Amino acid sequence: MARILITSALPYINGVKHLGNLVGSQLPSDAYARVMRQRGHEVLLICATDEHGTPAELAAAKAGLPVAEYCARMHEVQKALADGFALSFDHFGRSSSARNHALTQHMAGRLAEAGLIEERMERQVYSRADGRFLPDRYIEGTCPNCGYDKARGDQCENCTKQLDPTDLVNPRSAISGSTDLEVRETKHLYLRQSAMRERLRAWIDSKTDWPVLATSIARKWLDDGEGLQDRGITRDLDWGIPVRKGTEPWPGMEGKVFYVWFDAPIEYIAATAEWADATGQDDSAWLRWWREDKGAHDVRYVQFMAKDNIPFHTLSFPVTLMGANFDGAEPWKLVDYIKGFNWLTYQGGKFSTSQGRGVFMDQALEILPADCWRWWLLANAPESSDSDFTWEAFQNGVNKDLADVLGNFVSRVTKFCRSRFGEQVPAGGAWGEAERALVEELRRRLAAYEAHWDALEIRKAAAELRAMWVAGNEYLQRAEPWARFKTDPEAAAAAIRFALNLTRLYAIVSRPFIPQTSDRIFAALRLAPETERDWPRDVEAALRALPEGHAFETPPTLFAKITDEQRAELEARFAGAD
RNA sequence: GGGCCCGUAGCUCAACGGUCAGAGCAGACCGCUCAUAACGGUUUGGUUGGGGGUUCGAAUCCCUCCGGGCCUACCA
Repeated sequence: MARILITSALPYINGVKHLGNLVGSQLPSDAYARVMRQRGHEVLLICATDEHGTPAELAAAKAGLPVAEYCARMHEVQKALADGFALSFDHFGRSSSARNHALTQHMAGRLAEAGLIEERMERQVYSRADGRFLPDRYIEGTCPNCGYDKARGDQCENCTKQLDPTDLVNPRSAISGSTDLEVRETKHLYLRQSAMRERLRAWIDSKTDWPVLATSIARKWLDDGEGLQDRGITRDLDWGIPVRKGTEPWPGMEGKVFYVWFDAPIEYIAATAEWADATGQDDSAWLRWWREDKGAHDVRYVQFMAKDNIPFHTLSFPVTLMGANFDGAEPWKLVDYIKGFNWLTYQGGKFSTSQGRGVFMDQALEILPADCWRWWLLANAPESSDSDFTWEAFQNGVNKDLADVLGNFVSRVTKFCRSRFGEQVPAGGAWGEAERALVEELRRRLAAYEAHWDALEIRKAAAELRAMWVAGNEYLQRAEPWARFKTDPEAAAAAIRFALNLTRLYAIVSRPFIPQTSDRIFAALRLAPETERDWPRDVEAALRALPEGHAFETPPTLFAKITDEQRAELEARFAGAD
């Protein structure tokens, strides 16, 4: 038994996430956690909402709510959606929690002690009308290069030229449109990542099993231009974690908060502490996951994230943790494996929150049960490159894999049994060649399925699972219980008993992908998921698990098919504003 | 501009120096009738984006061209 710590990238607080966000971290982290739990490992799956930063403040203002209230509400919304998708987080925390305040301040204090924090005076644009400093991209103006009048302060979207806000002609606030801007001096803390460059490089070089996506992005940042740059870790905002040096004030930094990207990864740890608090455990419960000197030496830590998050998880966060252990007193657990995802696109283009293009988590659950989405998204996860969601592909995948292959298998077996033997596992007969052959095949496939999960090859795992479902249909065709029933009812009974056991096996091995359907199959078989879901160590024994005479209930249709009319309707409804 | 990734059957992808380049979907044909007209079998289909090179041998390595995507660090 291993101990596996799993974190999903934190969804940002400013709205409901779309399917691309879901498949990029939360959903695969859940499926992986489920597999590993079922296989008997000790797993802790942590996620949280990422609540700080300018966009949260602006979204709150737009909603007409105080930002704390807005975040509290949106947290509940996102939590409910996570539950709706059956995401099995051990804890879904909040980066604004008291635990994260304390821990983030603690880390900053340690980094200061380590000499890894530098104070720098810098000049930033302040908007008097908005009463706030503006991040570069919240300043708009005319591009000095191409004349585009909606160029942003960081880059012109029209000519792609990189800009400095002061380059813009007629700059204005992107928030209010106000031109009452001025450049003010302000002091900020910088994390001296550059000082850790070679240590980071050695660490990255040691990760030979990571996806190229992760290592190549990290190396690019290490070597780009003059090498890894120091990073500002504070901001002039109201909403956030106040800058403190541990528990002490930080002279000269009054009224400032830590940068959201500094405190967000620390929330992985703080959320684990929140979990301990919520479950009535003391500090040792979370420290044994995160501190190598307090029990985490044998933990394997796996992070899930989309590719845009990779620099922060391969560079900034490790610098924080390594730096906080400058004197060897706080050996924090570093990530062992990063599972990075590309983007999911929508009908060939980008998902767009602003244009309402694509499907969002709340809408998805209104349309179809979570398992349909879970299956399709995971089976088509953007692992090696971006992948595209189309309604046609979705309809095809759900109908073929779930309705026809798996759903119909359960249906044909239970209904045949009901009509010929009644709703209990039939007795009599014995296994023959067909049964033994399938046991062999499933042994092989189950081993491959496990190996794909170990390697975090999710699409391959899905394909292998599907092949196990197909094997059940092949078996029935070969065993022909409907024909045998007329000549040798005992043989038909043995075949159907075997097939009912297959159904149970499917409920177990399919559970990481389709947990709600797994529950429904267990319920139909009158079995408790809690006692049955353990991974089959012996396929043959697993296929003899249901005793003769065990009563079941023929389940209603597991998956309704998506009709062409439905698909057309959905396609039109989600086409977006453009 | 720089960097990274990718381009394999109609579609989605797998093979990552070595048996006739594989699988699912879609298509065609056959079979079955227990089942959500579902299932099973057989099968059509590729000069692996173009060109050049290395090698006994390349989808796989190198160069080049074409096409697509992503990143480029005070949005998160």
